[in-house]
Amino acid sequence: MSKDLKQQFVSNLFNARNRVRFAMDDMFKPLDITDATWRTLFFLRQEGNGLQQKELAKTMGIESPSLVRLLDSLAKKSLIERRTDPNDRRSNTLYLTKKSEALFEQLDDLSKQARESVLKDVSNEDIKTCIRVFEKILSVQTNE
Amino acid sequence: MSKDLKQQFVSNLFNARNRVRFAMDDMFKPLDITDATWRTLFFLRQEGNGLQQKELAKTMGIESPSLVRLLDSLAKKSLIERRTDPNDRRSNTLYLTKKSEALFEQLDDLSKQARESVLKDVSNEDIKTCIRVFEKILSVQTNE
DNA sequence: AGAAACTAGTTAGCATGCTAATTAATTGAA
DNA sequence: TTCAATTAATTAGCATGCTAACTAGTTTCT
Repeated sequence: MSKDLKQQFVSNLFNARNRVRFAMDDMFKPLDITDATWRTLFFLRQEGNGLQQKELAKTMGIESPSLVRLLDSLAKKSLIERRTDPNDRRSNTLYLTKKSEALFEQLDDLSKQARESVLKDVSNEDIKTCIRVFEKILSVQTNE
Repeated sequence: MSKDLKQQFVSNLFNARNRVRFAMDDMFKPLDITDATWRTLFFLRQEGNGLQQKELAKTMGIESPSLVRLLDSLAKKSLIERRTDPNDRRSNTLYLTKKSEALFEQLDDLSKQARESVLKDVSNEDIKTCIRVFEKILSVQTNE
């Protein structure tokens, strides 16, 4: 019945996410970068240089304080740069560095490998269905 | 193309899981229980009293040390009991308590509400497809 | 039987998520 | 204009994931 299906969905969603995270983290180990910091770089590149921290956090689906530490650790490795926004001195704008741009060649390859390995038996049709479901979940308004 | 689809799948998987976790956590706030400890109770009930910690961790898809702290916090609230297995004094067997059994009435209801709210626009057909995909991801052998 | 290898659970310490509270800058209202 | 409210980023402190290392009990090998 419907209740059991949804229960199973949630259980498996958690476990599958853990498995994918593990696959990523494992793949990135040689590069000394965690999946969360990689994800930060990835989203920053996608959204483009000059992004505000607040915007990046929102896109990544995490809260600002969670992002602060990820950026601290990336900045310490010179993989990103925070520049004070001259138009609003409260906010930082974020930039990739030469170093991170160079790193992307390896990161893109490794992350693709991780995705392929984990999704190797799944049809594009089914992946599309999942994406559609995920988007529906994400579109449910939160009480804020 | 296929690469972008899989990228999007992974991004959305992470975000959707966060959203569902948030919905659960939010729903459970009045009961002073986190989603992770609730999940522990849920899996213990599903697998049955007398389970070993090692088995429970495996079912939940987490490592033993992660489980230890969840059990510590549940034990402190008298929601589970650890009993030394008389057949193997290294291992603990786990039991729900009267208190946790009583709590389940509320937990079941709240977790159902959270699931329903998050999945309200998704068809059973699509949920089944997702479950199938998750299971495929989970069945990929890890290098251990 | 006794030493070595293995196993279950734990502890220690790190990474990353959160909320609440703080700081500094900006905006808005009297 | 000046004081109050808002906003971006941060810090502090908790929860929960991990790996590595430890303890205690069991199994295995000679």
